[in-house]
Amino acid sequence: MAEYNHLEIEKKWQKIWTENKVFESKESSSKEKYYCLEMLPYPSGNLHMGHVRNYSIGDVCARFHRMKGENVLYPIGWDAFGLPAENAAIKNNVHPVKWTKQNISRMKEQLKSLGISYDWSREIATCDPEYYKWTQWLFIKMWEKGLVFRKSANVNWCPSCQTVLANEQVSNGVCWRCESHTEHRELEQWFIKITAYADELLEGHKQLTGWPEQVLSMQKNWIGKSCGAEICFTISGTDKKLKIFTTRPDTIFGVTFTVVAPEHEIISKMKPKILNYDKVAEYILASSRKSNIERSASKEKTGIRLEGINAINPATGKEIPIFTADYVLTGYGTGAIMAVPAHDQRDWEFAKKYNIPIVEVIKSNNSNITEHAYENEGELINSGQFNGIKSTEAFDTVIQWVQKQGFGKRTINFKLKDWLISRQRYWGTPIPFIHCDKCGIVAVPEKNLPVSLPEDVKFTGQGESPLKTSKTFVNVKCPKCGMDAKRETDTMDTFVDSSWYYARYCDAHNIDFAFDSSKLNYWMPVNQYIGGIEHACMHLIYARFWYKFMRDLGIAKHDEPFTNLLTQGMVTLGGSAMSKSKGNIVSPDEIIPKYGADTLRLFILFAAPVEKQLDWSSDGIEGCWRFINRIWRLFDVVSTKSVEVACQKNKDELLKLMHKTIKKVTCDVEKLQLNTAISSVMELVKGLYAYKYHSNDEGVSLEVYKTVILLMVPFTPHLCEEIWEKLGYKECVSTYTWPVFDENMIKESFIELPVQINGKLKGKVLVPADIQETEVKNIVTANNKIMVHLKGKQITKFIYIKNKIVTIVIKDLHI
RNA sequence: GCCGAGGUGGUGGAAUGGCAGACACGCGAGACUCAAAAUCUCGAGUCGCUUUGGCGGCGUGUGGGUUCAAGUCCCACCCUCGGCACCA
Repeated sequence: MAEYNHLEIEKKWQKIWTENKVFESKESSSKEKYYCLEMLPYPSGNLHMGHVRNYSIGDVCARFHRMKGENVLYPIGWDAFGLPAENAAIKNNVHPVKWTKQNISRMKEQLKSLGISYDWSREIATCDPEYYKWTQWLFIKMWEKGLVFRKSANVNWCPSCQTVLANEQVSNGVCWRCESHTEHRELEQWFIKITAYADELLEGHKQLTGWPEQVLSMQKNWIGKSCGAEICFTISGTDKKLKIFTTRPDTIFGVTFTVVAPEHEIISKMKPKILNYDKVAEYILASSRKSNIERSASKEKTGIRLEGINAINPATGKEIPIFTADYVLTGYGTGAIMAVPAHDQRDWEFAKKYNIPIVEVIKSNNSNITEHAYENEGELINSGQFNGIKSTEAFDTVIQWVQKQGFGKRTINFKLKDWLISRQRYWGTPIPFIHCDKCGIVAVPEKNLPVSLPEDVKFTGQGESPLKTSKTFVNVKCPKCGMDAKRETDTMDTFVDSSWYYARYCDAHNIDFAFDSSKLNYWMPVNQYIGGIEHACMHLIYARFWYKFMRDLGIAKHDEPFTNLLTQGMVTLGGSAMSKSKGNIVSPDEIIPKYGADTLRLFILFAAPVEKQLDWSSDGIEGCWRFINRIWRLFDVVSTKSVEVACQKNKDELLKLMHKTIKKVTCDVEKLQLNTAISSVMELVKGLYAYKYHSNDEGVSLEVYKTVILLMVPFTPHLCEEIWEKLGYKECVSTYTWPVFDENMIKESFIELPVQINGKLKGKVLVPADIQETEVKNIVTANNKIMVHLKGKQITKFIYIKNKIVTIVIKDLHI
């Protein structure tokens, strides 16, 4: 056979797959459905190795399940809205539509050259009006259900550009365009009340048995449910109250100060009484320039006392100081805390720094509160009528007392915040609402959807939202009263678009509705979802929330959208994630011309377990190239029997190895442990080379060879198709049946048992499988190599782990 | 700072508490060749000893612990990465 020409072969089969619509899926099938999905890509303009890894994993999964006889849905699309397109428009004066479409067609070409088995007929882009029409429709439904609201929120503001900046457009407190210092500013924003589903998002984890534990744990902490109490502290000499949230009401007698966030309203309300207001204002300005991460990440907690005002501890009646400090965040709880330095390490450090008294209220046995806080449980002391109660019980007792006294109540608090979805930008789904002076905020009627993005927009990076510059867009008639009105000019966060795209694939080109529910309910939930670990919290919570909303709307029937989740590890270069914005991209185009897509796919899956971080290096790609060529050359060996060499492996051994390999690869691929699946096929190929031609072969080598090809289809589909054709098959191997193994062929009749003496390996014995312990003992103690070590010693223990290992513990006889 | 991962030969990695280093890369040796490439075969954690058959010590980020047995379980620590709500 001619040399392996990947350029020709890969093109040939990509064409055949497309022309014969091999991977297009239909709902009507007697087979069981299987929905395999990768997180949809952002069209940055170039595929990088992170993409290649993601889609190689997904393709193995899709192809494997197809060969297992399932009706597989495996679609792809584009998360096409977003900031980079608009940045490109500002920098290079290219329209976001043009920029995005170019990127999509470029990346689509790259994807096709990888030979991923997508159903391209279902391709979508979230920036297409046919798609975002339904994003808008769903958003209006949320509004109608009371899940959308407006309130003012903090944004990054560049005073020189007079514009809102994304976090990414601010580095070190400086604007990306003009390098002036940015500020925080309050603006009216659109929110989705995701907190209404907080409990269900947490409870839903019980159904997610196919998700990695680490993701559930991250989400749990993100949702951050905590039970506690809201307690009111009166400001001394006034009737004003300071409401705090605490998870430790049992420590209330130990509260020696309170801390409010710099944004807390109490500061402006009490301004006339605050003696050092100038200094406080300075502190507030400084913290407004920091991001939330900067605020909480600094080791040294900073703060400033609001001099002139005090709060009263409602339990002790004592006056205590009020501080403002930026480690207290305005978005969590009530934006104010009661500080118990004796029993909270952060409060303890703060108290030490500012010389605040530390009052111990929970007795600790071995802990000294002059050294650090005691955060564990114990018996209450210095706590009036509660002395002697265990702190765990006191939690409830104190809340009941507080509630009776009328200065507080039991509450549940979530870290999860409502979802701020509005952006003052052009390249996003327009928020389909109209502002009417008379009627207020009015939803755009369904018949007028989509609200399309206008073309007459200037991209300067300065001033208000770009949509405001379009005359045709802004001015409308109110759908209710017909008077002149203004369109909403904010667009949506792109996480909204990607919260329901998996549902659109089920019926991708429906023009009458977002999707036909019967089709959705046929395909959903997604059997296997695959994407980067960096999406563990935000996207994966938003999408779960959105699906539950669609269920409650009656258009979907399951509770959770993704049954099994695989979070692949990042592909890094020099230690940090590959991304266009960081400029550390390695493109598949650097590899494919030389080695082909099959080699690249095989290599990236073989290089590391899929869920682990992989620092890119092309060292080792030669090995995969060689392996593919070894398989290619085997064709001559098994089909012509032209090579005759000494046989190092007998027929039975080879067949046993084949069945073992089928079992191993099947199990591994099911669990997506792809690197070890590949290495076991490598061993089978090695076995086949060691066997080669045998005079009594009876077609054994051909049978094993076909198995190798079938096992490799998900990894190197082009190669396998070509060989399969040469073997005389008319049908694509992509739709052939996955091989099965025979358990009887795998059974071992003899087992080599390692023998350890005092924990050290001293020898091995060959014994029949499933042999009894007494027999093992006879064999082992009669073994020459072992006997040497037992001479003059006493056996204190003899441990036999069936079919696994023998351990002998000995000591000297005379001691 | 908080939450979640990870750390094993020169390199990527393998190993339901049971033989550490499978499978590869790179390296070395041999075969083939006029020669090279390709290919095929073999070798190797490391240090020491060796009568050249082997034998022994040390080895999974660091320090402790549990166990007949620890890369794996427990405790403390160090380093790297991901996320932290307007990058996607």
